[in-house]
Amino acid sequence: MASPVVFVVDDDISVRESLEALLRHEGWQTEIFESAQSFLACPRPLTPSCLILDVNLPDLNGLELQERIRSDGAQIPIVFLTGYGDVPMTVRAMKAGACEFLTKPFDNDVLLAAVRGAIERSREALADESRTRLLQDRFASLSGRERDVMKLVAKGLLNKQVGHELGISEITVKAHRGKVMQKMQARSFADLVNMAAKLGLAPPRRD
Amino acid sequence: MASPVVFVVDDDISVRESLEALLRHEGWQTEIFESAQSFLACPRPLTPSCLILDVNLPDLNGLELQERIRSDGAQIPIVFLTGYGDVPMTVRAMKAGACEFLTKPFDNDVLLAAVRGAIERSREALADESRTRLLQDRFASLSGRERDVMKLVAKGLLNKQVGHELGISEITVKAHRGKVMQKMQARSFADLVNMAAKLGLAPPRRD
DNA sequence: ACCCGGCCGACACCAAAGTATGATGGAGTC
DNA sequence: GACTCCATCATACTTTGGTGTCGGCCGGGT
Repeated sequence: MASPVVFVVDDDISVRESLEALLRHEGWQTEIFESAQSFLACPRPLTPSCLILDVNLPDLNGLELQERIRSDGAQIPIVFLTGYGDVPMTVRAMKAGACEFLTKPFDNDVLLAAVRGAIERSREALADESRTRLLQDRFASLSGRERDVMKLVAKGLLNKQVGHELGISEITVKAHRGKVMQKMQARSFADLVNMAAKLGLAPPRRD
Repeated sequence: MASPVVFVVDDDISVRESLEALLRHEGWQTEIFESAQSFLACPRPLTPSCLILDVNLPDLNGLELQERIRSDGAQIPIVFLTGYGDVPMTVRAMKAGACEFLTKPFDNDVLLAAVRGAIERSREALADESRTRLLQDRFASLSGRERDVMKLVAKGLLNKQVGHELGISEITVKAHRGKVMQKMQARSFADLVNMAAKLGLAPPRRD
C-alpha cells in the first residue's frame, strides 16, 4: 500500500516547514498549502490521508474549510492546529467531526500521535467506503424492476406478495430475484438482506 | 410521557439556584447536586434526561465523572458548563462524547438550546436502548441449541448445512428454527437476519 | 416418583424458493 | 433490419423451508 499522505494547510511559513520536516521524517508523504483554496484545488488521494489545519487562514478560515470539505462529501480526518484557539471554536470543530484540536506551540509527540490516529481513522473510513461503493455499484447495475423486487424481498415479503404488490406474476418475481442474487453477488438470502440494510433500503421494523 | 429530567452538578450555589429556576421555568424536572458523589448516588430516571456538569468540583472533577458514568454503562448526555475551560479540556470532553461545552458566564438561550439538544439525544438513545434490550431479552430466552441455530441460519447457511455443522439432523434444525422464529417474534426470515445483525451475531461478510 | 423442558429424531404434507427452457413484445442501439 | 436488454409469463421439476404429530432420552425440581 502506498504510504499515507498528510496534508498541511497553514499560513505560517515556519510552521509549514517544521511540520513538513517532522512528517517526512516519520515516513509520510506531505502536501503543503498556505491557503484553503489551494488545498481545495488539490485532488484527494486514494490512500489513507489526513489534514493538519490551521484555523486562521488568509481566505476561508479553518472551520469553514472543514464545513466545505464535509459538504463536498469527502471525509478526510482533520487535526486542527491553531495559535488562537478558544473553547467555542474547539466545540464547533469537534462537533463537526474533527479528530483533534491542538494549540501552538505544539508538542511533536502529541501531534504525531494525533496524526497516527487520524490516518488510522482514514484507513477505516476508506475501507468502509470502498465496501459501500461496491454495493452501490452492484445495486446500480440492477434494472428498475430488479431494484423493486430486491427492496420488497429484503423487507421480508414472499414472492407471491411481491408479485401482487407490483402487479406481476410470482414466476416473474422469481426470475428477477434470481437476477438480483447474481448481480449483487449474494451467496445467500441473508447476505442480500444485509446488503439491503447497508444500502439503506428496507426500514428494519416498525412494531 | 413524564417530563424530562435535567441533572445539575455544580459547586457554586448561585449557579445552582439560577439554573434551577431557569430550567424549571422551561418545564423540566431538575435534580441539583453540589458534588459528583452525591450525583452518583442518585438513581437514573427512565425518562429522557441530561446532565449539566461543572468541571471543577470538590471531589471528582467533571471529566472524571464523565468517564465514570460511561464506564458504568449509563449513557446520559452531558452539557459541560465551566468557568475555567481551556482547549485540551474541551477536546477531551467532546471526544468522550459530551454534547456541548459551555463557559460561564453563560447565555440563557444558548444553554437552553444545548439542553434541548441533549434531551433529544437522550430520547433517541433511550428508544434505541429499549429496542436493543427487547431483542436481547428475546435472544436470552432461547435455549442453547436455538441460539446456535439462529447464528448459523442468520449467516446464510441452509438447514442441511446447519445440521451438518452442529451434528444433528436437518429436521431437528427446522424444529429449532421454528422455535427461534416464534421466540424472537420474527415475522420473516429477513426480520431475523436484521435482528441477528443488531445483536452483533453473524459477521456481515468477508469476501 | 413424577412432570416439565430441552434436545433429538422420524414421517408426512404443503408452501415456497430456485432452476431450466422457451416464448413474446417493446425500447434502444449499431 | 439485426441485435441486445428488459420485462413478462408459462410449464415442469427439484430443493428447501415450514408445520404438525408422534416418540424417545435426559436432567432438574416438587
